[in-house]
Amino acid sequence: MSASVSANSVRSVQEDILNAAAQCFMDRGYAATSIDDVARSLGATKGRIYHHYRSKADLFFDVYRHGMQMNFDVLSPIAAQSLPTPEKLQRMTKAHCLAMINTLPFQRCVWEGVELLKRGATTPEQRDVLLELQAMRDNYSEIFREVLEQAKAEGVAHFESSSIALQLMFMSLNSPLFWFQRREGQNDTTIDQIASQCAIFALRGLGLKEDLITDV
Amino acid sequence: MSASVSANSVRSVQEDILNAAAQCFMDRGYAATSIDDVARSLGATKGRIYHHYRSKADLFFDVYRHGMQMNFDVLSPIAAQSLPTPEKLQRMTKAHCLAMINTLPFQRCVWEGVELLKRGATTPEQRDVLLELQAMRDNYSEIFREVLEQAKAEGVAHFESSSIALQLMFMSLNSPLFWFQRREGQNDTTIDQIASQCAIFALRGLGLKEDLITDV
DNA sequence: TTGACAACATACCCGGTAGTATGTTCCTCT
DNA sequence: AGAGGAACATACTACCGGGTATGTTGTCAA
Repeated sequence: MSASVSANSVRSVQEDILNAAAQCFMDRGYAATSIDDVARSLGATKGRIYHHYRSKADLFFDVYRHGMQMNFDVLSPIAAQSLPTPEKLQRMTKAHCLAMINTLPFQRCVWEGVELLKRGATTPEQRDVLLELQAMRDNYSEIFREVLEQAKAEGVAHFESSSIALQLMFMSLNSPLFWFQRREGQNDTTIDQIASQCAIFALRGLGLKEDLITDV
Repeated sequence: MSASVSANSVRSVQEDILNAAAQCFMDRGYAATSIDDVARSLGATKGRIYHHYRSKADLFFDVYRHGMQMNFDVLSPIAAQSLPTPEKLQRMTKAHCLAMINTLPFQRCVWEGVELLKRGATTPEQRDVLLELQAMRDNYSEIFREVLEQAKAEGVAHFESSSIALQLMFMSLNSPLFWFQRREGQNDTTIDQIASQCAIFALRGLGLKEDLITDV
């Protein structure tokens, strides 16, 4: 039992740090967040964090990885289903958008991680990790791209460039990252409706006919 | 003549600093950009910048203001025209998207300025300036909101929440800020086509009928 | 019991950066 | 011509934040 308790507490501590870090990185951005900030929000000191992570970048990257993993956990089951393309696309967009809202701090870190790689102000070591994470994100994006192109091939979606369409779709679905904020009396239904509006906007934008957009 | 030359060179110097600053802030983000970075990209030193701006925040805010001013300069003439709502909306969306691409570094600073205010990690003095700039941006947004609601009233657009629709529209039109990059052999026509795809996506997302979307 | 180690806290170092104080050059105005 | 100021560059200070080195406490295993 003691081993189990130990393992549990270890996992719990790690997740506490991850959650606090995600929140801090979201609140102030990567560069403006200090390890002391994260530690303070945990009621702890630097020592706690540097005992579990080798550097600030390492911590940030783990938040990134965690965020992407949660996305895969949500999307993979849906992508594996055998469904008509329009309905599959609907479910995927809605689920992705919901995931953005439900794990918002982590997804903001994913976003900033992508920006960090583009800026390129990293050590070669860090860059390797970021490239690996980027590949993880590309794989995720690829799931959508395949369905998108199938929809286009079936004539249910209409767009010129697949790449741009994909970007626009993700921007719409990710948009709550930048304007959503929890309010009083906001239950799951409210959030569900917000995600629906984003998904509908994206599906319309992709050229899906109105009668194909149902029960989103 | 000498006075005129002096005035010109002053204006030119100010704009040189603004351009360099916008580029640096875009490349590394506000927090990670040092005044030395901006100065170095000008082939100068700190002294040059602190002679014209009182602080790093002041410089950043001026880039923000400059970016918004350029947006107004582009949009105001179109908004003043008397046109059928769908066509007005088309021209506005397209023009806004083009402005995003053409003044990209400045618009990225506007974006980060908005984030900076939301984070709230500023001195009261800085916060006042940011609030004023935010008001400027809200006014700009209001121009779109009015046309959007008119389009809804006329039955040519369909969405639930105006606020969310507005956010989604802007996210689509602003999206090139995050994925556009200049390439070889990319002329104005190419950029125009990119802006068109974004505008069409947004207009479709807003529920405009396909036959109302023409020549974007 | 004790030794070893995990899980931290504390104290410290050092590089980078915002901001300032001062020096220098040229230009303009009288 | 020379006084004054604009437009910088240079040199410096103070502080903050990442990272490390070391101290402390509890726990478990032999």
